[in-house]
Amino acid sequence: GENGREVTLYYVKPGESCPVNLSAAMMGIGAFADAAASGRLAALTISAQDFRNMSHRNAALQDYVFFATALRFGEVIGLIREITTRRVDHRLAEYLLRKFDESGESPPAAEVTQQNIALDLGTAREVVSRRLQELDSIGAVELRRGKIILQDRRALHRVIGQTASAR
Amino acid sequence: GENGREVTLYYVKPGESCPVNLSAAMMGIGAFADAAASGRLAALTISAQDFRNMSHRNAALQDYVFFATALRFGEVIGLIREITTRRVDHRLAEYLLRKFDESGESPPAAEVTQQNIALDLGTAREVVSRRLQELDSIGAVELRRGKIILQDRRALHRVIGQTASAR
DNA sequence: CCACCTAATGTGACTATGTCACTGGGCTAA
DNA sequence: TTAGCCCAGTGACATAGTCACATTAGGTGG
Repeated sequence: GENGREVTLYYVKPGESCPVNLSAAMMGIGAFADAAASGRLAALTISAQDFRNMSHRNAALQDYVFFATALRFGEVIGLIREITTRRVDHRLAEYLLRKFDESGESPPAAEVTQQNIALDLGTAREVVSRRLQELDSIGAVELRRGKIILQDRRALHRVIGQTASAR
Repeated sequence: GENGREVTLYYVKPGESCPVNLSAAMMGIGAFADAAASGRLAALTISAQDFRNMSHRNAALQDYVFFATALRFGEVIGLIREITTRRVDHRLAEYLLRKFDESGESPPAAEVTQQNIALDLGTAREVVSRRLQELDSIGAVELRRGKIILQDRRALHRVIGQTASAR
């Protein structure tokens, strides 16, 4: 968005593809979203026309491209559901649990800035800051600069499970 | 969403297809979203396997399906941008202008309930009610039951053009 | 014609989110 | 060691969403 807001549509892991960019390239138009590499990247380029010819001759490739696109489409629809129907603190707690599971550290930690969390969740940094402080205050996590340390996994699950606000 | 919230992903007009449902059918899984007909519908059914076979043999069909999917994907990504970065009153004004343009009446009117507008915009009915009253109070529209009458197109454009709030 | 029903709309009060304009801390490169 | 960054915290406010209702306007059956 021109105003600086940003939402992470999905992460492309090794071996996966990015249908948004692939399809835009094949249609010869600009992509509907931006992509960025978060690490080193080995790239192989192939012309859109060549790729399209290949897939016209190769049913397996064709299916792969189509299904990959469809699955990502589904993910993005799920993202809309998340953003429009769930509270930020719930999604944040879930997000952190996912990050902690990826971390090999002990205690489990997530190497993320609040800005990045905000982008991934499609919210504002300030909101992340406040919600994290809340999670800190209930002893679920401990905040460091660019890093969050897990203190109590069950507390995070409890947050997610909240029916509604404590009115 | 289980909690009743709902967002309209896109409208399928005559001659168009619904990639979300098509791709889900071809993958043999449930769709990521629900579809509903808003009028009479003539249906032709074809098995997913047959369709896939057809597209393996027909490059044009194949391209059509893929591009249709990619374009809708792009639309939905645009929708996320709308929802997360623009104000409801701006989007509402734009939505109404679109509806008025479709209407053949004079003065231009939109045959919509506030509930339906809310679903299309991905917001809550109460919010639509309040924003509409605002548009009414500035003389942009006149509210009727299940119907909205255009009073001042330029006023709507002015709303859309607002840089930010009047702080 | 009228009482009655129901979908559509209006509202107050409150919670949640987003925005803006700052502050201050910690790192790093010069 | 100091200037210039990211990064994080915060107060004040604007916008959006939720909940629990009240209030219609139209249609329907008698």
